Amino acid sequence: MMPLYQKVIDDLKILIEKGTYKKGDLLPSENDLCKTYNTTRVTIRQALSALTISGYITRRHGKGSIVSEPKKGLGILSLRGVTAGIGDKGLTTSILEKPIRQDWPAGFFYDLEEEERASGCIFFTRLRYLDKMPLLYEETFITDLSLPRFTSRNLENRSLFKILDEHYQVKIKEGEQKIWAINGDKEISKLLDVKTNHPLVHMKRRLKTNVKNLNIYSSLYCNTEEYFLQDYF
Amino acid sequence: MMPLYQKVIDDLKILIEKGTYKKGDLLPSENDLCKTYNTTRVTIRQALSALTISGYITRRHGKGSIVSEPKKGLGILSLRGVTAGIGDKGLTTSILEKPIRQDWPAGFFYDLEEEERASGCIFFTRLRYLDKMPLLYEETFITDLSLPRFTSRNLENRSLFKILDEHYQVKIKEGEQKIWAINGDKEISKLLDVKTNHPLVHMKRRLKTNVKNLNIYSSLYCNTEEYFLQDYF
DNA sequence: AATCATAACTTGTATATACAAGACAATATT
DNA sequence: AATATTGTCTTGTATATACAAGTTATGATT
Repeated sequence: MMPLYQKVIDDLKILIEKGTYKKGDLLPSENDLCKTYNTTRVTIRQALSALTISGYITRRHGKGSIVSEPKKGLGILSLRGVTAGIGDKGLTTSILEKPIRQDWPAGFFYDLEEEERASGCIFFTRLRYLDKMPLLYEETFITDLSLPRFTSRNLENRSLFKILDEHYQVKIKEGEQKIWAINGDKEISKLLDVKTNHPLVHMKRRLKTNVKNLNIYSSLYCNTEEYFLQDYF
Repeated sequence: MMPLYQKVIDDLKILIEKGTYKKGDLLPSENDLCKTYNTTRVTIRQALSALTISGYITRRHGKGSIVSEPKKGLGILSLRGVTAGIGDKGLTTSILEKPIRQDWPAGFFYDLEEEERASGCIFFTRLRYLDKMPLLYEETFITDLSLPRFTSRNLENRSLFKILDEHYQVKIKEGEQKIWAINGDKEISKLLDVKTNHPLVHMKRRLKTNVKNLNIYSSLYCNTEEYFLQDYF
């Protein structure tokens, strides 16, 4: 059974995401939400502070909870258009190498826990386009742990994080990312359709989830000539 | 009068920072902290979740609050050495252009609120070195608001965020950052002592503080050949 | 000696309540 | 008309309590 505060979070997130509450709007007051969910302020406030942390709302003493610009991801850098409001509209994803179960590569770019290493990993690569222009190449490694039928799922044009949440109740909790500017080598440059020595953002990340030892690692390359990477925190 | 939960946060932060509680240690249990501060779990938990958010601890159901690797900044990308544990030891900062009060530049890279624009800004540029090697050039703009004597302060080798906190009680609350990979132009390349067309990470950030309309903007360029930028979230 | 059950600890979720303090509109005063 | 006051709404801080559920060490059972 889902905790009540989690249900409040989920409900309000949906209402914000589908636009029932728009940017700048006030959410119902804490006392109103108490009545709606037949609970007390401590529980409602727990939900509201989670929404504050993840950037859905800001709170003003004496005034209320104000819906802010929807911010996705937890501070994970994500691709954004230079033109504001481009959203995810033109963003498409193609799988280059379909998910397969395999051992972790020798000399993997992050240190692995013993249990994690023993589980092996699921590996796949994706190329993301905006308006038919390849912008981001991503190699992903997920610990092969309690993800039945994952390798046969269709990841094409679908959010990896959403699939993990909806089908496996796996949620991203925290993470770290390292960033470099590099000149693309021949292979990467070809994939992203840029000249060799074109500057690219290179990132390596580890994302931890609510499931013990289930981490998501990725190494990615991004062409930021016309678009950029952005995050909120 | 400071709220009690804030005192608990401050106390625990200090104990973690000065090493009384080291990485991997367990903090005193919630009930122990209740006795220490003569309060209840709701208040203690409010403090502990703040410490969780800012990355000082992680929490394990049934086990306790575990001190984690000290993480600076809120998810703001910061410079890290390739060799783990390099910390801030070799990091020095020199001021290229001392802080001066001025109007906001025309066509500033972020949209400004009316009140903010009216206040003008404090502008300065810094160059940060690691082991005598210039790595990061930063142009900073701070809203010129309730910061008396700021322009005469010595920023050399001192954390801007610490000065703002200690002398003006200004704390970073949230922010956003945009990231590009670029080839450095002549001027920047000279400052960072790299060849023209050397790839650099370029970032533009806006950091919001607990003071209304007091924001910190910066535009920075970083040579990631030997080091990289990293953040936790 | 290895396994199982239990007890005592921990954090997680929740109810019920109280007063402080900021925001704001309606009302009273000047 | 402009200003001050008050009342009511909001969120912020706090106490007191209860039970659920994860973790671990201790002791009983096999």
